[in-house]
Amino acid sequence: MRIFSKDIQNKVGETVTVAGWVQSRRDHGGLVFIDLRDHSGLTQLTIRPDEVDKPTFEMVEGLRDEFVIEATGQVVERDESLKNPNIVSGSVELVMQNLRLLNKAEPLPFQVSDENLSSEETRLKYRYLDLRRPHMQDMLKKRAAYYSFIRSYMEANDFTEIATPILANSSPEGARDFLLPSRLHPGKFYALPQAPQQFKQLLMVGGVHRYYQFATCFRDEDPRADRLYGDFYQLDMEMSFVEDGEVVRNMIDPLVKNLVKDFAGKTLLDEDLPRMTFDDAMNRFGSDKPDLRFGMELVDLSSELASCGFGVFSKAIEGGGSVKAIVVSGKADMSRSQLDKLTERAKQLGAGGMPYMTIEAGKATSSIAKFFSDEDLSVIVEKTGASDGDLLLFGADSREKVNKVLGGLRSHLGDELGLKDPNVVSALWVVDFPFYEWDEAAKKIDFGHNPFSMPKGGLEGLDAEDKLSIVADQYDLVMNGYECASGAVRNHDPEIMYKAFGVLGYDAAYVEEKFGAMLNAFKFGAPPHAGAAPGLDRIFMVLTGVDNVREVVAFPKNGSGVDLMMQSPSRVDEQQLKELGISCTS
RNA sequence: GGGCCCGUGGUGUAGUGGCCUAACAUGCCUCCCUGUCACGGAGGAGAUCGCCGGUUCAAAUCCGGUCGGGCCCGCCA
Repeated sequence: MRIFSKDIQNKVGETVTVAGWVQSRRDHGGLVFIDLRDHSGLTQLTIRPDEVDKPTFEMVEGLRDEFVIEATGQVVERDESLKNPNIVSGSVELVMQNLRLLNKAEPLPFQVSDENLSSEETRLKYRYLDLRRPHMQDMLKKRAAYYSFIRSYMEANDFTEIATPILANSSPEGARDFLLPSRLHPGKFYALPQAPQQFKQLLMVGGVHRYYQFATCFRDEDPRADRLYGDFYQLDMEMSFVEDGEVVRNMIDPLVKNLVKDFAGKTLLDEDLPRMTFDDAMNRFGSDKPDLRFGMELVDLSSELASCGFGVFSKAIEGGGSVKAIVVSGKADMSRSQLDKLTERAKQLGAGGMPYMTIEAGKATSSIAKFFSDEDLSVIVEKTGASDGDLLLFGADSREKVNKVLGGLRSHLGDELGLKDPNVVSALWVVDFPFYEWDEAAKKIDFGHNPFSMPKGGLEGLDAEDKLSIVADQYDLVMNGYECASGAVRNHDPEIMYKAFGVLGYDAAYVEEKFGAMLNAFKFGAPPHAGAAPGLDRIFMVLTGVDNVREVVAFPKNGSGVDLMMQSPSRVDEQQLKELGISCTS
């Protein structure tokens, strides 16, 4: 009878067969032990020369790591002193009688072990070997359980799973598309969907009550540690007859709560998943995805230091900007080189420099202290709440830049100083995103996030004098500083759509050309609807506490968008290109 | 597109002008070993230090370029 390592302890006295890989062979000359690894764990095979025939024993002597074998023998309880609690079948061993060599293996490029990790490059090149590691096996199983957990929840709440096309249309907004040439229509292209956004809205028009899908999304943008290249997964969902984003948030909250607590066994920082406005998030944490597991909030000193003697500060405020500070608790002793590194980081984030002070005997001191009056210095200490031994970092520039710089430093320091408790998950909703934003590069206003959101206040809301003050009914779920979902109450009214684009100077013809299908559909009785798209890879990353998404995906591309194992992308046959009417210039 | 960091036997690291004829761990090969479980013991093979060029009496080490990898900025409806 063929059984698995995890079940073998119940088979004492029986003759069973196990199959798997040789994890290790311990040859004592006369007595040989083999750790056989299957999907469920290890089983120790014991081979005694007097219990097997000679050819079999010789075969055992020839076994090497990762050979694939099938062993038959009797399950024997181990002596108490020989039991090994570290393996799944540690109270027994299989006294081998027969051995079948199912396949040989060349020496591996690295050992299959959770202890000695190779470089990521090597691991990705031989991902199939990396996946043999217990940790990766666990990850794959956990991920399947996570999917099933979510599926049950969605079904229980009356969501219908519907697949949408992978061959879709290029969309003018958003990320760079992956294009696919059409053979039947030379010169035309499909695009892989960045998200099933339009399809799911059309499903609402199609009378679907609630839709969801584990959607593959494709974006041709440069990857990051928390962003996969190419394809990634979203729990794409949409609900009809919903005019208030709070309904969608309330729907997702229990799922997040259960995933964090029951599934991941972690603690939620705030069980109520607080709502924070975009403005609040930016002003207090310098980020639209704040990690609330630690403080270090940005303190605005603009009104206090408007007329201080330090030109860098006073000029920034004079020019309509801000001066803010963060308190790095107990870090007054930070070394010169550490400060230099922080300054480098600040500069990379767009700062001109990084003024700092330290607090000694209740007083703020530093090389720039001489530019401040005693009064200014004590106001700084008072307003920031800094105490002896603390380090103060300043930002002085436009409000946006100061937020970005100090927010970036705050997050970085949170990592460096170990302020992010790995067993706690900070989950919150950031709401009221700006509908329009100033595009500095193009010197014009543009949609803040996407043109499908409903502007708050609807048609009249768009009349606001200051277009940048209009907020969208759009919301992001933030978990441990990662943007983990984005959603919105959608604009289902053609009139508002035309007007929203009109503000940017686009005429009706443009809107019809770009979003014809949606506009048309909306003319035939579109219900109000709202939805969201939680990022499945990223949330799983937070739940399992890793800081690189590639660790939670079976076959990820590397940082250059290359699959090191399959060597994609690759060149194709001339014939294939010819058929598609394509020629390469490089 | 830009910034920073890394590249040394199969794997992971040390070595940052001469003591390097390149060290350590692990893996690999041979032999010994009947209770190990990251078994142990003895011996052995395996690296033109990513590549090209330069500086120097002397380069793994310094400089320039290039290729590959990582992190970040830009970008990411």
